[in-house]
Amino acid sequence: MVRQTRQRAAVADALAGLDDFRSAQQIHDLLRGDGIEIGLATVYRTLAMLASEGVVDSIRTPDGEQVYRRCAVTGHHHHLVCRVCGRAVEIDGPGVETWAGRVAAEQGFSDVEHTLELTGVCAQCRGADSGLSPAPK
Amino acid sequence: MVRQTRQRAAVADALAGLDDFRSAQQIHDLLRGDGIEIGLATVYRTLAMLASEGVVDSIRTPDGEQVYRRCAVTGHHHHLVCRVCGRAVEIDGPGVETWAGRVAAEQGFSDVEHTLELTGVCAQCRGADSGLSPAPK
DNA sequence: CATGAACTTGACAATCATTCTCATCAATAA
DNA sequence: TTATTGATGAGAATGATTGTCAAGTTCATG
Ligand SMILES: [Zn+2]
Ligand SMILES: [Zn+2]
Ligand SMILES: [Zn+2]
Ligand SMILES: [Zn+2]
Repeated sequence: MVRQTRQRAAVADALAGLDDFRSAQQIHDLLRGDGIEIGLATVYRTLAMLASEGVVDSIRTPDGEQVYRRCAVTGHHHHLVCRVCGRAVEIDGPGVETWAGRVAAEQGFSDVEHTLELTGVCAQCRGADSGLSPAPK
Repeated sequence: MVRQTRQRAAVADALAGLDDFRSAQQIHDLLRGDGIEIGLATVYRTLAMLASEGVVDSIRTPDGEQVYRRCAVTGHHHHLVCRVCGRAVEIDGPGVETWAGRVAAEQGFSDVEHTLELTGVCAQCRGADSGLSPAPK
């Protein structure tokens, strides 16, 4: 059975207060910074569990790091992430879903899955495109 | 200036004979197996260079490994990869490109980029979905 | 063809994210 | 309360990728 622990609650809480993707290590630092004692391995384990339950989304940054986010939307969807500040917007692409299925079928593939992520520069960051601090980290 | 070396030619040749994605270490093993002397670091460097030149495509496997493939198509495109045998098919999704641009604009994002990969099970692998050896590695 | 500046190479060390180990702790059913 | 068993965490281990730097090559030039 799955037990309720102080650590798991802490990770969930941390995710609840964020609106962009964070790595396991960042979450760990956040919690430690708040004086919460938790091991790095536990953060990794908890995030992996939440992700497999579908409670949080996880994607890989271009440099291969896994990052997690608790999304407003549940179920399958994609993201549009600001390359500057990290802000993320939920996207659902019905068009993409059907396109993927069709293309796969045409090639004789079945059980198709897909990954799709968009990146760009958000309005706020575009305006202040100097070295200024964009949006809160 | 960029110099022509035995090692770089070897990596290019290896890629030319493959139709699925391979990691730097796999390429290295292949070459060594053929009696070609080359350092692992050189393989990494060469692949990274080829990728940045756009000569080869590289994507990340679900477990975070970078894999490379020399594609028939040049320019921006996506892939449909068989989860069983690794065979890859080039896909170009004009629909997806415009969709991505529109969605980003609606959210006030600019300079949009995207990553998109499809995975599935190819016709051959579906037929023989036992523990049999699917297509040649 | 001979030369040398600059680019390449490769053995090995160093990073770095993530996972594993396993003794200890703690949630919870009874 | 107490036994059972999942959960935790410090530190080791893993594994891909990158950095180091002395020694080897390439090739424009004379
Ligand atoms: Zn932004
Ligand atoms: Zn989708
Ligand atoms: Zn391709
Ligand atoms: Zn296949």
